[in-house]
Amino acid sequence: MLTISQLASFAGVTVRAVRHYHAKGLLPEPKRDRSGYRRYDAFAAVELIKIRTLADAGVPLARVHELLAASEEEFTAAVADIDRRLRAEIRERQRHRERIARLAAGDSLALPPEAVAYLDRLRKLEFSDLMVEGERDAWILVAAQLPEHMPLYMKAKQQQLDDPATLQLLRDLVAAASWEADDPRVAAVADRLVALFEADAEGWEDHQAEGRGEHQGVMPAELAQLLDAVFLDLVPIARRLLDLLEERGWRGWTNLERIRPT
Amino acid sequence: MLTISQLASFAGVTVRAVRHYHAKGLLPEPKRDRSGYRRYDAFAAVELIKIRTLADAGVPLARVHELLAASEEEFTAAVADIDRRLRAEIRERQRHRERIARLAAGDSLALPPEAVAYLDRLRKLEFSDLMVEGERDAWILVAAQLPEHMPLYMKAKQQQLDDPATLQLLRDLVAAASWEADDPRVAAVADRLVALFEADAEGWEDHQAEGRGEHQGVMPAELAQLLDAVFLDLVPIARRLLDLLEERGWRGWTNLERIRPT
DNA sequence: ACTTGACCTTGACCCTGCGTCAGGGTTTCA
DNA sequence: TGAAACCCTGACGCAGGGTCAAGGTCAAGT
Repeated sequence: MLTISQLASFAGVTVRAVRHYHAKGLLPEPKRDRSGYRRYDAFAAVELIKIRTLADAGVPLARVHELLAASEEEFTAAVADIDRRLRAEIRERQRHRERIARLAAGDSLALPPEAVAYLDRLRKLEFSDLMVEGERDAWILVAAQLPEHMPLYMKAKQQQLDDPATLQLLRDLVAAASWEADDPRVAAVADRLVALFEADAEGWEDHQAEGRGEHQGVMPAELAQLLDAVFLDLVPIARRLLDLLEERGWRGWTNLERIRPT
Repeated sequence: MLTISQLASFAGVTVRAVRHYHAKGLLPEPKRDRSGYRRYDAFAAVELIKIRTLADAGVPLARVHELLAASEEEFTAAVADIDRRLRAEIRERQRHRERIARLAAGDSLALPPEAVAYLDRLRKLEFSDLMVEGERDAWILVAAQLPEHMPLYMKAKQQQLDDPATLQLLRDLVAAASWEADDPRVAAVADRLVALFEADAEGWEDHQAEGRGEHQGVMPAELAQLLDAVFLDLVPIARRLLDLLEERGWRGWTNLERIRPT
């Protein structure tokens, strides 16, 4: 007859764990000797090993309890389930390995050089510090989520700055960012924006079509939503501007989309 | 500026988790708006993603706290460490998959047919139910731990029964199992055992030598110790018998070994 | 016979990483 | 003018035990 510590060390668990399994009803309380010590037989050892085998595989103790009393079929079904979970966890850890590797590379923490170049150019063009900081915050978010898409985005932004009309509109937008929410000039800004969108529309749609297989230029909805929220919070006229754009057939901001062909 | 739920959903965590990170000092408390609501900027989102990336990789939050404030080298060293742990966990799950697969096969729960045959033969040879049950318990333990070695063990046990001298000694041992601890006849039994060991020694040692690469016939120390403990607990003369055997140059019982060449 | 050290007993609190109320106040949309 | 959907703090709950505390017991050596 075994004492609790002999039993425990045989199964490679602590004495505390064995008592825990008693308290949980997983392992039946064995008989006691005259001094009240628990005395175990070989079956207890076998049961304990079953418990540990299941628990080590990540099965919650409550589930282990059920399984020990389950029928053959239930048991094999459950085991198949556990095996699926283990495989999923293995894949999960493999993904985590990749994620922390990227984190360690440090690229996602700071901004990539293209973004730094873009922000520098904004400063040279004498945009306000406030605007540049807003842009920086936004691109930090994007870079943290989609580091691999940054070169593409930055190329697009640089092209915007290359075009004098777009650049002027951008300057006007920055000025408009400090207007009150109900400023009457917003409508005019909306009109100019729509005109620019319409002009760009063809080339833009071609671009969308090209990047079919993998969302080349388009941003995941979550991220776009977040950037929109930042825009809405920082710029008083943002809400009304988006509403006016929607009246004119365009929805969204970060992920702009046409909702009515004109 | 983001509300707590916007921030949380961006990073794919719950609002409660974000507050938890504040309470733990992982994420600095942001400023509040006039109604006391937390308002976050883009950096908070980046920090939160870093926290989740580490936490998802299984880093305890206390450790995450340190790492966020760590130097470049410390951080990369820690990441290497985490990566090692992840690889180890992947290997662990792979082992667990094998273990539960064996459990599901059911072979390790009951006794394999060889063992059943062996126990049946013991009963036919009119060994007492008590002795047969003791044997059964012991072999259940072995089968649970080393199912693949069972055929070998059972073959050895059957060979013992084939030899009339060994069989007779076994019968005498069973009778001796009910003696008092201080029975004077124990010494004679020890002598007979040693004589048998010496006779078998050559062939036995050859056998040991054969199974060099993988412990063919020899049992892991843990298991042997457990079986010895069962023997010592069940049989009053066991302690003294082992002492006498040791005087005569043999130590142990389940894993018998010569400690003095005669 | 006595001590020492290793075991055994129950009971109770501690830990992580949040989930989940409870019991409020605020903002937003219709 | 609600009702729904947010937000706040504070507190308790969960698994799966670890870790005292405050004893009782057993085996060994002296």
